[in-house]
Amino acid sequence: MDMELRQLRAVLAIAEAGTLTAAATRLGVTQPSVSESLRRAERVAGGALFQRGPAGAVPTALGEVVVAHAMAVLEAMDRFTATAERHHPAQLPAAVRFACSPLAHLPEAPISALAGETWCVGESHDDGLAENLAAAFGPTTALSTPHINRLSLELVRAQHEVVEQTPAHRQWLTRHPEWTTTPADHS
Amino acid sequence: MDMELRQLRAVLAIAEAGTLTAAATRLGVTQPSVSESLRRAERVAGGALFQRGPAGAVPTALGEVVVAHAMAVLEAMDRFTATAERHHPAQLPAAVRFACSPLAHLPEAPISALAGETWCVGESHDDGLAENLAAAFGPTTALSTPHINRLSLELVRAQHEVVEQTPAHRQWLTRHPEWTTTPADHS
DNA sequence: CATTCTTACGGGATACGTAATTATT
DNA sequence: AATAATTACGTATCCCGTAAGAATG
Repeated sequence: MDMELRQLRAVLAIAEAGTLTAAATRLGVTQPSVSESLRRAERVAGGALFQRGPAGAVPTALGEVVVAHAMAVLEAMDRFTATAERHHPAQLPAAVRFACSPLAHLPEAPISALAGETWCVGESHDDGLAENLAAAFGPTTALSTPHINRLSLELVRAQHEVVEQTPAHRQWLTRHPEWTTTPADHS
Repeated sequence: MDMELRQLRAVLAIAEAGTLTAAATRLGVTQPSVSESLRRAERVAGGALFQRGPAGAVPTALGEVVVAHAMAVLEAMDRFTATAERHHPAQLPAAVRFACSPLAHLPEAPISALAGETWCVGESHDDGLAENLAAAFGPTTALSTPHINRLSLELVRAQHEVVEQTPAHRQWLTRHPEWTTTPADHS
């Protein structure tokens, strides 16, 4: 038996979310499901990946190794998915792969410049200038950047998985053909 | 639904083996199982990956894309597995990760030099010099090199999967703690 | 008629949700 | 009490083997 992608995604989500419950929300599944995925991952790895407790889940040394490589594997999968999708443009709505805050201040230029292969996370300031904070190959890495939680408004690719993976503290405003999220306490 | 590792492995094996039957032997499963894996992969990819017929399976344009990225993803998985195994050295038998032809001519130096992270495929000539033909991160890439079929004798890592994946035209001579294979017509 | 692929069917494992239980603060 | 994780259980899906059928040359 070897490690499956679902288990790698679970381990990565737990490491980034800090608790199994938060990871479950991020993955769009229930918490016992994440618990089972983690248990299988630990059986494959041959040891504990997280120290669990009421305070949350802290990765072990072996867990850190798994997390680092899980990121590499899932990035390769993101590259794969992004490339494969180019062969079916008709099935996907045209959308801008950009995240900004706030949306109203987003200049025109960065959108066209960033629309393409790369998933970008950026931020536009009140002076009108946009700053590219991170580049990613797909939702795995794009949603993993530390900056993502600081954004108050997002404009993301029209992918079903992304919608399902919305963090709990964000909510959807519109659904089609582009979605936007905002913190729950956003005015 | 998204692509699973098992499907990527099936697509890669089919592309390299040329037929579903040969890929099944390589993967250590039955041919209908490979057929089903390919069908699921095609459903995920959204189109045919191979043109199938009594002559074999020829990859389509979309198939070539999938094959290329499957290799990248599986290499990342190989790197992951190789690193994770270093945390459990006691569970694995000590063995040399090297393939050579013929084994009797293998000098001492290359073995120690090659024993480590990398899976190497090499060949030693009658003059006693060993040539490193390819380097790989794990069994996926090591067994995928074109040179592997030219070798008459192999000394591989003591991993169960490798034993199960032995091509049909090779056979095992010994099993523990190191295995060797030879062409069926080898004297 | 031989090789290749597909379809059909049954057993076993996995994934997921709901619900109940345990443990720590 | 409240939060976090595990355990228990039922259902749907997937994986794989065996067996039989269809197609090409």
